[in-house]
Amino acid sequence: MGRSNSHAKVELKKGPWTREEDQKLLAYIEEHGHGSWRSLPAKAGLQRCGKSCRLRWTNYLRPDIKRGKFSTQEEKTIIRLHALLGNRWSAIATHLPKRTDNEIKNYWNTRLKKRLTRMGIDPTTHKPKNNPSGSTLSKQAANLSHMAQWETARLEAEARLGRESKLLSNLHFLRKATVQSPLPPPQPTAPPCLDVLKVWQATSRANCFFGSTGTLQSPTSTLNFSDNTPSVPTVSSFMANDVIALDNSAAYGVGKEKMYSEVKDKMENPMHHHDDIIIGYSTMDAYDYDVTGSVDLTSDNHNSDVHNVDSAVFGDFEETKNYWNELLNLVTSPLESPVF
DNA sequence: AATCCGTACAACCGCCTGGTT
DNA sequence: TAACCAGGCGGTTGTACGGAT
Repeated sequence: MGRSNSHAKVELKKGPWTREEDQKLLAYIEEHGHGSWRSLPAKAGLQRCGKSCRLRWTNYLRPDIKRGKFSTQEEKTIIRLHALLGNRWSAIATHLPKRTDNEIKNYWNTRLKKRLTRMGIDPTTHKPKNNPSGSTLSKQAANLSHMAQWETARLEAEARLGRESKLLSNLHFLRKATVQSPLPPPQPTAPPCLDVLKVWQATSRANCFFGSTGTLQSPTSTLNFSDNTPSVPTVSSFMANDVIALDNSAAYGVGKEKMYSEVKDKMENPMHHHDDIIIGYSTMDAYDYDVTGSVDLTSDNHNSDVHNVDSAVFGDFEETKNYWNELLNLVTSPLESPVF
């Protein structure tokens, strides 16, 4: 009676995986590779959907997964990258070897986010909450925002350039394979151009960064050089990989001269600096160090927390520059997977 | 001992993207 | 060009667990 159940849907199992299921999945993938995830469950004898198998493998069973407590360095990396990339967990995960995006996401949502919130920092914007307008921290938070915008744009531009470069290479290869190509051969593949100024110029997002008045523009805001700022060369005089973001409000006295002299040196000897990034003081470490406990903010001689933060975080230009270089190296390392 | 509550994390769901037909 | 599919991604939920009451 009734129709045949030959086409009836097999009830797929949900919920936690059992040890037996794990073993079946592991054994199958070790022997055959995963192949098509959709067809895998039937072949492996699992009553799960392919998607569930894929998630179980990528987030739990894969042999190259590191589990357990996140190190301080990993925490710092997550916070820094989150400030730049937002909730792009897969992109963040490419810079944390052996950690999965799911694990990082969970760690952020259950720990780091709360820690930042407790400290009065908005985990979404990475800016201090309820800070009096016009305060030093507020200015520096704004500065961080500029940095983040630039860096995000840079990463996007890198990805775009990478894709275009690949397309060009493929096109050249195809042409060469069929007819004699009139196209010039592709340039030797250099690391993706980091000159966000040039890249941004080439996009529809912004027409220019440096106008004739020395105004520096980002997609959402404008930075102005102070009157006593050294004259700024045109974009074309920068070497690739150079991003120079000088902000009047960012140069808070200490190290200002040093910063400008370094910029000057950078202009005059661009070949010596092709991997550098020079920026103003950023706010990022203000909570970064505190969150990770690398700096005891209370041990300073200053009276207020704000001063402690200022001093501990923004007092040394070299440190700040190194921080950004470190971060740049992190996100641009050719040995790592691309962010996008 | 029972219950409540917060935390951590595995897993699911819905949407998006890129490739193929 | 549209439809379909596989895989990837991020948001959210479900559940186990431990500590507090």
